[in-house]
Amino acid sequence: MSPEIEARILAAAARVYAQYGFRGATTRRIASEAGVNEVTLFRIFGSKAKLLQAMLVSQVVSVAVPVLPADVSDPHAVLTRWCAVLLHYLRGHADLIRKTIAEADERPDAALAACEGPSAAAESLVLYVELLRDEGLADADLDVDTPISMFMSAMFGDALYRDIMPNAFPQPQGQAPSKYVQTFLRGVGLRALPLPARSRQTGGAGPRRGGR
Amino acid sequence: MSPEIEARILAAAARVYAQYGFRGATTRRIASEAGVNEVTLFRIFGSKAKLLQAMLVSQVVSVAVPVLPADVSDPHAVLTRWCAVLLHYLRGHADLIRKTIAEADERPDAALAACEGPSAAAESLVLYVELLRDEGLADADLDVDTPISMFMSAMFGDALYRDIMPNAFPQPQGQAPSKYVQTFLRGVGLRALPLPARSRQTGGAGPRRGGR
DNA sequence: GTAGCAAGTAAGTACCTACTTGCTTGCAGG
DNA sequence: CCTGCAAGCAAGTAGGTACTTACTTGCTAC
Repeated sequence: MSPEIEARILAAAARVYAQYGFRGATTRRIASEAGVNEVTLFRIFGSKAKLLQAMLVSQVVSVAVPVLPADVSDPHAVLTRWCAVLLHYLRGHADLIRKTIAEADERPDAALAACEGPSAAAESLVLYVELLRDEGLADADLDVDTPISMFMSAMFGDALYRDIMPNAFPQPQGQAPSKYVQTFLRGVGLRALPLPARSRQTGGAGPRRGGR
Repeated sequence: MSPEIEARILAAAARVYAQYGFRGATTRRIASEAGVNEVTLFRIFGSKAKLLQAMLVSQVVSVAVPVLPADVSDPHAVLTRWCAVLLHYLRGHADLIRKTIAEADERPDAALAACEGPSAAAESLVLYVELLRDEGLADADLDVDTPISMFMSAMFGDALYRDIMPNAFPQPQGQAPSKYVQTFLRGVGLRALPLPARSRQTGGAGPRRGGR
């Protein structure tokens, strides 16, 4: 019965920490949120710091980082799907990420752990864009770092700040991935496939017809 | 002699708050940082909450938002300068912004006040890009919102996360504004000036020679 | 049935928190 | 000189914090 109660405590700790941060996540609040006696926290985890650290790793391991394929057909659709998954993940952990990043100077290891998933996602994107470039679909002298850096910042910004600064994100949430990808692909200078093997001539990197 | 000591307290409160956040910014720490007796805080400001609110407005009014001109010559240079000023401001207040945004759900008015400057900057950028578009320098059917939203997110991301996630920002800090603007202008589809009145043919929106 | 163990309960420790009160010091203006 | 006032100082209040100790309950396995 221990693992069940342990999971309940970790879940409660995640909720309380996401709302109040490290200092505000008191053992009293976590125990009450978990419907558990406060002493139990200390018996299982030893201290508040160890409990919250365990909570963080339990949240991080539950990540499924989206990975981009190694072929270059229909980059807009592929990237839009990838972007939507990433945004969904970031939004689901927005409060936790906000608090952890704000307290990064006091708990740097926690911040590093929390950024692990997005870092892996960015690496996947780097590989994909380099593939596009090497296939001749983007500028040969392209600096891939800057557009990707900006794109990832856009992901973080949308996920973390949309609810706080709504006027800074006028695109509806559902359309955001497609629009971000569209702008991103213009930024890397996406061209149509050079070999007319299956050139459906979709109009290069221009706006797609769908998605109203 | 009161205003001098008041300013000293506000400055100390800003430093302590930026490092520890609202909960961690104890009156004891602020008083010690200001070299002032703790009772003085309460005599001048009444309560910790009022003191920190006064601190926030004192920080916000010290903002000089960069404004973009209403002419379209040399957009890359103009935007790079504007971007550098904005980034400099955001970096100078990075800790304060991080904490305030992380605690936005507990103190929403504070978060709104802190985002006031960047919002004004974004509005200025919207006007500028619409001007570019109306002058025929960018796509006529351009959706200005998405590139600007991404660009502002890139500013926030660089200013707030560069020191925490250094590998996500491989560009050196000095080159960042120019590179961000370059990618942004590609994203809005910048063209060279249509009338060859003073076409020094600098290569359109290409990279500038200066800036090490 | 009973031994063992996980969890609850109650109480307490030592310290920090915002904030108050009463008194003292030092300085500027009349 | 002395009056008023801003600030310091010392102490205290009421409550919160992490964490501990000692004891009780309830369930499970032998």
